Amino acid sequence: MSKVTLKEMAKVLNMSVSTVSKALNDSHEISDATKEIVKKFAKERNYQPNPLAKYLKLGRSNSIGVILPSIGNPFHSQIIESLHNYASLHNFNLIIMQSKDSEEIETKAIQTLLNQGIDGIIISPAHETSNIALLKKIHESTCPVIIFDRINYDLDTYKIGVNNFQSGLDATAELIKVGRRRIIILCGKNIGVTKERLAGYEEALKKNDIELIQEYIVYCNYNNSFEDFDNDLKEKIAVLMKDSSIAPNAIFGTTDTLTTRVLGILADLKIQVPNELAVIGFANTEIANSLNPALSTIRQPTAEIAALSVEMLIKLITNKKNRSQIDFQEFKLDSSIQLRKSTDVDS
Amino acid sequence: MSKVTLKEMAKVLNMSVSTVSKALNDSHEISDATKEIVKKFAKERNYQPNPLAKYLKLGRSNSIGVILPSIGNPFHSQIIESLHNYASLHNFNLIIMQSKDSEEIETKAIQTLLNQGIDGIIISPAHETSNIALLKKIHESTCPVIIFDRINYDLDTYKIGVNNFQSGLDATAELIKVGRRRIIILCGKNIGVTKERLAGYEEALKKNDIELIQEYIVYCNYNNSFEDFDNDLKEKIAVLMKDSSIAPNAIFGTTDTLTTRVLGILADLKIQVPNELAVIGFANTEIANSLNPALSTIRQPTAEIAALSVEMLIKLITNKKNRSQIDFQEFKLDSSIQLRKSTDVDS
DNA sequence: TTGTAGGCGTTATCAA
DNA sequence: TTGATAACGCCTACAA
Repeated sequence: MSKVTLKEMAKVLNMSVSTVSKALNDSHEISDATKEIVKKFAKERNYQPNPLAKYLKLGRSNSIGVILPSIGNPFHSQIIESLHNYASLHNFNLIIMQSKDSEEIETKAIQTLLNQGIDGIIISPAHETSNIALLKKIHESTCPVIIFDRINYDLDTYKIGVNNFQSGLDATAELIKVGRRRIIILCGKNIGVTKERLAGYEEALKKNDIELIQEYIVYCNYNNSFEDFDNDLKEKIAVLMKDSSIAPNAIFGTTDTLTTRVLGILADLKIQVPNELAVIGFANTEIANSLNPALSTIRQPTAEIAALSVEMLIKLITNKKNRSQIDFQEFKLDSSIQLRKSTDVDS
Repeated sequence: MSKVTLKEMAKVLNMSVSTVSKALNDSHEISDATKEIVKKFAKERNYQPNPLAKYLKLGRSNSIGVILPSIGNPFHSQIIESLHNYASLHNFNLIIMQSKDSEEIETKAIQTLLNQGIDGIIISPAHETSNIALLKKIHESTCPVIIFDRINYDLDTYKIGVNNFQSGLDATAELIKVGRRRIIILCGKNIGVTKERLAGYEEALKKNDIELIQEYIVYCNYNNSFEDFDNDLKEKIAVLMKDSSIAPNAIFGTTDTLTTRVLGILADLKIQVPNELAVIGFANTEIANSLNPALSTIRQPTAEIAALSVEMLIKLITNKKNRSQIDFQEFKLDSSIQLRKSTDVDS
């Protein structure tokens, strides 16, 4: 906390508080001579304006609340860093919260943010309908809310994510291209975006005259514990692999979590990647490259998503126009496919 | 930002502001009847006290500044999550900054935090001497500072990390135990903790009558770009591997960054892990398990480090005693070794 | 039990 | 060009 205040400086300098304040803020009302004296003195005393007082006066906290499923997930760190960078650029700071894919925890996170007096919220919702009424209310009356990443969410605001249908199609098409036609797709329960990715998957199959096999669509429950999640997934894969009539030869993981987890599981099951099972997944991190075999991924434009999210939110924060009048857009950015060893099949 | 204020509610309820305030704060001076009316009304209007005003009044912001080398590094996400959890527990919120291993960026980060009016700082310094004068000044006059993770840093305050000497010794001893005696150690330039880990490495060699080979001590410069860093490291390893008289058969990475990066490089060089080179590294994340081969690691007790850091800092924040009087301790927690495939050598 | 008044550190308005 | 004064929303003696 800063110690020296305007008042104290004013006293020592024999000026009024307002003069000192204006001098420091480079007001045109103040003479250059005075400005110089004040600024020099302020530097000497290492004056730091009290941001709380400032923001109280200005009616804003200059902080943005961010809610995403998990902070600890290594794959989220890049989006956090990007959001952080863009927020800093605009002199906003970030208060990050996590929902752990649970609506209740998400509710609390939202409450905490409101209690902190944030100026706006950027959220990747726990699931398609989580806290929708609450967020609607907040967006209408309290502060703007923006949806990112998990953009299948029924709130009338800016939404920033990728074209999930196309991404799913691309990933599947790539697997087909390297000769794999029996493709498992891993989906998250209640995660809207995986639905669209699944639709892309189905479209790719259709285009290539591949029959859709229901058993290949594997749903995973994010609310399970690590252990349950892994065991559940492991068993599902093991069962499929055992039945040679339908044994798959590729896996498409529709989220980063799903994809990394499945890699560990395949290693445990002693299944060779990519020879037995080619793998492609969603991931935003350089770590995909350090995996062995390096993981082929659908890469989301993290920086652009973060930049747009912050930009649109700040636009809404600074915009005094009634938010119900705004024509909100949905930004579906292009993802790119990054081929590495995990799909590098001997042809 | 919250909308309805005490004043407004007082007006509607025909009470004074202070009555309303006291009622909401459960003051004994207020009758139960009044309290009920006020609370009900506050809930109805969804009253949220303005935290800025509150904190201004109380002279504290209830927020903690955290500075670490990189937010985007997947390996830091767990420590961030842990810090976040413990801070939330105490009703503090976190403002996270990164230094990118650069003293200049660190300086800016510190300034930003001070401008935000944080109540204290938890920092893993960019390097052994970075911003030491500045932090000393802050710690003495402005707000308490605590060092974590990179605890080789000359500031008289609480420091929380692991026993790096022992950790280095353990990791090296494990490699020796599985029969590897020609062990490369990867160190960070100017990173104090890697020095101690190196000392542990040397001790382990000595105990096992293994000669120290200077070429095996490889320093990496964190300030390099990703690409330079990788190319540099790649070349150093390639050179060592080529000369069969000194070709190593194991690698010990003394930081998480170094370790993951080297995995990608080894894959590129088509060096088999663990058969040609066994690998052990520092890492705090479950992702080590998803690597193939799964990575053996020295695991730091992230949660404890975070808990202690937050606890000690809050102790200093709430403690009005002069900080120069305090007998600061250094907490060197035990790390644990987690063996996985990357050291599972055929014996 | 309730209300009045002052102040936390700023900024902004208006007067000098 | 400067200074006095009133906010911002909250808390808290102290007075009623």
